[in-house]
Amino acid sequence: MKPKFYITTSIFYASAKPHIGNSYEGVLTDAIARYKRLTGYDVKFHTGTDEHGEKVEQNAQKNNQNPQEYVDNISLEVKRILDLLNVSYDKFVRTTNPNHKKIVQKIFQKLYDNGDIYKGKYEGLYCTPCESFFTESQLVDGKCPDCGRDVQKASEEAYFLKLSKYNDWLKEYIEAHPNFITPESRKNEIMNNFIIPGVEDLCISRSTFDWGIKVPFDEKHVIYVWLDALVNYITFIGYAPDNESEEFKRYWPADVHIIGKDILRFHTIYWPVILKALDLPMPKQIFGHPWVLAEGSEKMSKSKGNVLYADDLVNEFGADAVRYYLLHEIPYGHDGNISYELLIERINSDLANVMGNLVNRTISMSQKYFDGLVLPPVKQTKEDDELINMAKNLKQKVEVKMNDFKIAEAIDEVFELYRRSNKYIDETTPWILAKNPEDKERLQTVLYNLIEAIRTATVFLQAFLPETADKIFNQLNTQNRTIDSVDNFNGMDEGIKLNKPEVLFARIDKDAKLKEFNKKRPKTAFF
RNA sequence: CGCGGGAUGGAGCAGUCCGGUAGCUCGUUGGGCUCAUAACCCAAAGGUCGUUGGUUCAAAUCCAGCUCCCGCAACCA
Repeated sequence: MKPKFYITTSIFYASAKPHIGNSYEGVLTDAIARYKRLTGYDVKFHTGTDEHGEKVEQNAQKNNQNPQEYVDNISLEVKRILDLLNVSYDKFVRTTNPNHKKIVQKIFQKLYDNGDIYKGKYEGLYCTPCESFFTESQLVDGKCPDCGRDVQKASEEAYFLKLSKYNDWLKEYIEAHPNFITPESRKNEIMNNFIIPGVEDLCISRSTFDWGIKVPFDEKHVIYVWLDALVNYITFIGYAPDNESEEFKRYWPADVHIIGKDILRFHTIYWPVILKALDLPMPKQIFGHPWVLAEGSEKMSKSKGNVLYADDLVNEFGADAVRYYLLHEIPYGHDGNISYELLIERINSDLANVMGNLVNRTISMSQKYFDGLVLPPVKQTKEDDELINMAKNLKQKVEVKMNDFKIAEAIDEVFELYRRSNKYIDETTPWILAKNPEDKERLQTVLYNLIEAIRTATVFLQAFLPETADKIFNQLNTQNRTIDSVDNFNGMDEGIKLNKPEVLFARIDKDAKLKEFNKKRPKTAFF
């Protein structure tokens, strides 16, 4: 039986259409999921939408919709965008799912019965017109940040999760499992800011709005969105406090939760405590990825007019171009930028010039010299060693990078082989070999090596650029696409006839394209 | 003295833990090649590694101070 690998994105908060930065998480997770499938795992990949909460309720109202209609739309939109990016999730979960709601209530009940949830009083600064509580630090000049009016001390009944009870346990757990939170800088942040100072009990109910799951025995209260959202990781694989399904037993604990660095706190403090209180094992790893920023390293925001959406980019450049950019250009440990200009530069240099052109010129030569027929490598020389060794070592190199979630570096390894192949063409000068009939055997060997090198790299490319990998394999006319086919540098079957070369990525005229965009897009305000 | 991250040739990044001629991709310039998507291959120019001081034979890398930028600062996700 294959080993299992359960991987999740955080679920998208359904308050607005996700921008490219939000979509990044889907692509990142997808690359890992596809890689794991490629390397023989039984992968379960979940994503979805988090659909309750005050902000959803408010935005629905602004749109003159009821909250359910509103989240139905957003949820479809999220799904559409992920599909457009070829994100290969196995299940798309929604927290308004009736079964999920039922289980959340049962979980709440169980935690209450066990004494991990208790009823207490929430005290804070309250703005009556806005019907909102604020913390000291949220206030602007001591006034309500929304309307600027005075706030009063107020308190209300609320339910609390006993985080404090588990603080020491959590601290020890994180220290004993150094890879639980990655990257390490994120772990330090959480430890120093929250866990070492000690966490206070968390208020996990709200009574100032309705759109949420009701506390089962106290209908005035709605369950805090995060308690609702986090448990999606177990409810949608068949967990219930009174009944753990076979699916749950097989797939839990999750192998990794891929989340944005901004919600680390929820996943590394609240979530472990909830699981501990439910007496369930911890997820193996939590990876807090960086953000995708707009031009000039600015946070994307509607008010700045610098928001990019994945669907627009995909329509313009194709899914794999966008995937390539996100996976390769966003650094592992800190935030990265995206802009039309940078995107076009990467498409031209890496996808069109290095990879696309390599495939094109290689297949063209094969067509020209051998009518596209793949012939055996009968005359190897020392000149071939470096290329062949690089191809044989690729599997190992990619694996090391992928296990550390260094996706960009894994892609680099793949492209190194494409680059080396281009150099190999110059070194072996097939067009000169072709002029001399005596060099025919050498020529067919050189072409075999090239085709097999391309095929080898493309096996791994499947994890990152699935559409492109398919196109290359189709042009090579091969079905040998598995991880095992790359071990001996002999995966291109002899006698196969290559198909006609087709351009994978056309070069883009950057200046013309940018002008076109500037015309289309309304000028951002002058400030 | 709240916490964390960042500051490296025109652009984007790696290197910093374990000090020892500053690396990669793009861009620029020159050359080569012509199988190919004016692509590919080779070479060169360009950085006193934010700043000040210290340790050392030697510092981007260690230590101390400073400046600027970003995120977080608990009940908004």
